[in-house]
Amino acid sequence: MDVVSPELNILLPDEIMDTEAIVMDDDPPAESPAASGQSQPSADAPIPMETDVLAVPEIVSLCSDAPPTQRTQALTTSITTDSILCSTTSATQLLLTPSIASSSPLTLRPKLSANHQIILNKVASSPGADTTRSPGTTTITPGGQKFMVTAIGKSGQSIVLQLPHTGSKPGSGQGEAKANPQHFKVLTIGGRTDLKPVMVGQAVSSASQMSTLQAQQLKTVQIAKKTQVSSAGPIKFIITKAVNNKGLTAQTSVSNVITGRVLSTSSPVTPPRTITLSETLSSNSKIAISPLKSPSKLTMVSVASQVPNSPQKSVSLPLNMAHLGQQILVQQSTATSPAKVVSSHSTPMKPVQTVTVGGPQFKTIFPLSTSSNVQQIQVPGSRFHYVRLVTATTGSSTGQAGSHCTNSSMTAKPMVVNTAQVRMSVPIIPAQTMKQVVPKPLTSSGQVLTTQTQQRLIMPATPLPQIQPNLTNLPPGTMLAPGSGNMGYTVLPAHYVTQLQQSAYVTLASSSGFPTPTCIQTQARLPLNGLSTSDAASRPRKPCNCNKSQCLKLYCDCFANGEFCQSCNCTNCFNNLEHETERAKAIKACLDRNPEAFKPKIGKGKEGESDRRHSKGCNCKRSGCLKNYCECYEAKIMCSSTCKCVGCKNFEESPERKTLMHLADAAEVRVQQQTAAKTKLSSQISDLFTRTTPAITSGGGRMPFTFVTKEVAEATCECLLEQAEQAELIQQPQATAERMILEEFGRCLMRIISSAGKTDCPSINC
DNA sequence: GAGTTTGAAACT
DNA sequence: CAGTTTCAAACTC
Repeated sequence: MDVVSPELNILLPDEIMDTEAIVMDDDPPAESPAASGQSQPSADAPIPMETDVLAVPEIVSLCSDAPPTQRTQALTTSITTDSILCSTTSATQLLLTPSIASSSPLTLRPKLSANHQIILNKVASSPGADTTRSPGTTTITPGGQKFMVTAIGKSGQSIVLQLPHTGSKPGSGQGEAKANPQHFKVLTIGGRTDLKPVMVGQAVSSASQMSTLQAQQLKTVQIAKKTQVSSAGPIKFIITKAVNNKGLTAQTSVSNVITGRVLSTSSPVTPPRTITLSETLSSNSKIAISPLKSPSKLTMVSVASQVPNSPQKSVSLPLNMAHLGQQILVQQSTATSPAKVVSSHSTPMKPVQTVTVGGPQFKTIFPLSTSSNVQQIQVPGSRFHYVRLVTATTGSSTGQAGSHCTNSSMTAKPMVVNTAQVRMSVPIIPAQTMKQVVPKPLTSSGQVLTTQTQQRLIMPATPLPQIQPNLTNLPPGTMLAPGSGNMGYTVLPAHYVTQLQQSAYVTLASSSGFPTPTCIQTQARLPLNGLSTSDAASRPRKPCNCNKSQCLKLYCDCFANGEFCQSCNCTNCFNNLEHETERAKAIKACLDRNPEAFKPKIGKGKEGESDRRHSKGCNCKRSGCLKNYCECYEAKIMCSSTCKCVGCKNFEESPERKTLMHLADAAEVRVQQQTAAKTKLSSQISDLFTRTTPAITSGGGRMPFTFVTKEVAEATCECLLEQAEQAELIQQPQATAERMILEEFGRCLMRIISSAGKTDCPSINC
């Protein structure tokens, strides 16, 4: 089954495809016999990759079982996240629950519930107590010699997690924990010779090139920017795990490694049942792969939806990896391409589509279907917000009621949708905070599972066969792999979600039987043009005023930022869903002109975030680069050597710049002060009107209403009436009576005033 | 708010 | 790639 054509993968945007963090090993790729018995050494062999080895408890690193020389070629990764989610459009989910105790031998027990939920559970059984496994059960035995986790490849071929009997081998991959003698190495043995090495980890190798593969022939997708993976290369899935070893038995499970959150979608109606992973798997998977630089990596594997007659089922194992919550997501969706299968070692392996995601950023391409659910995806480092469109199925809908948003932008929690329709877990992690947040390991109780309602939007996902966009810089809204069948990949900016939720699409989607989300995911936004996420989030999008560009040129900021025009002042706008075709064409045109068109201009410098710089540099002539005409200045960065500006004053020591900065700071302080004052005043006014009981103001005096209470007013009136009665009794003329009353009123006022400074309620005595 | 300036994007 | 034109934002008044 095809997921993403090699061309598409090559063209994936840097945000998705960035592999800079990947350390490439110059050593020629050597195939580990254990890794793939059918290995076919070639120039396209798996490329060595480095991944971060995290000193996190229960770290599972994937490394090749190959000899040291070969391991260097293997991608090793540390999996620290605690959630593994496999979701399929056909309500099939694969869940990996993190083991509670890493020390206990565990068995990965794939379970398939009635709603096709597959769960890999750690079984706290004694060593060797894997006899309870059902066929196809993936188990890490104490001996841990081999453990089939995921089968990638054609039938008869599988990916095997192989557990060494004893400690780690010297010279093992980087990801392998050195201190831990009992590293078990997991090897994926790709059945197909043309399979590309599957790397799961932070660093995704980019050396592989996939251009030679046809879209239909693609079995394994490795996302590497502008790299090709030879089709002949055997799949090598190497997992090195630092295990809390007790004894020689490999007592770690994949779940242990995962520190992310577990998405559980088990239907209450039908308890999950253990099944063989190789069992019915549908064909046609599409994979979105995004190797990412950042520690958090999101690997998403799209698996074809379950087809009744399809002999194959694909199962993807989403894994939160690395301390930043890497995830591998697998989504099963209907497709016609060859199925990709995750199967146990005991079962024949179907061609497997694998997605490797590694890197600092989340990149996700989601398959689309006619009806889709939409989820926002945070892509740290990218200014685009991606939206995941998930095929909504009519399967069990349990657990959708009472959906709520549990996502926190600061918790790096994967967004979990506990619905049969949606089976994807997307960690929404602020780019700036991901590194600081370590997902808490889940307990076996599945505490993490939350029923979160995803956004349900029906997005036009019509394929664009005539358009072959350069996906290197995938712009928002670009259709990826217009799929065979009704599938397509669309990467949408998160703005879509917000925008669409306010549109008729939302209404339609809401009426389609999906529960309406109670809230919108509040997630930190990605850095926009180098600005902090908070800044970008807090800043309302500026409406454009385009007139002639139809908002389909980069003149339009909305378009350039991958947003739909909304509440703009533009005329003849085509930057909307109604003109999706035109928009797609425009995107393609832009990419043709400049593959970097949709990439953030302000990128991260080599030395860190503080070294942001304009990718192209400005070309200012008259502004001195001290006005917002200058993109560098606008982005609050200094001009660099890449700039071609004339008379630039936007450099570190520039007195003009310093002056401007000081002025800007002073202005900002003033604004803040004014804002604070206004806020305080507003608060006081609001409090004044909302207060139900008298209260002492903070200004030192008492507000009138605080002491002119009802009782005081009544007492005053009684005094005045009494005075009037007295005047009447003594038969005073009316004028005198009125005077007496007024005098009494004056006395009452004096008493009230005198009582104002007292805390207790004033008393009025006539 | 209209007009001007500016520089990126688009075009040739 | 360079020069020119187009465009919309930034800026000024």
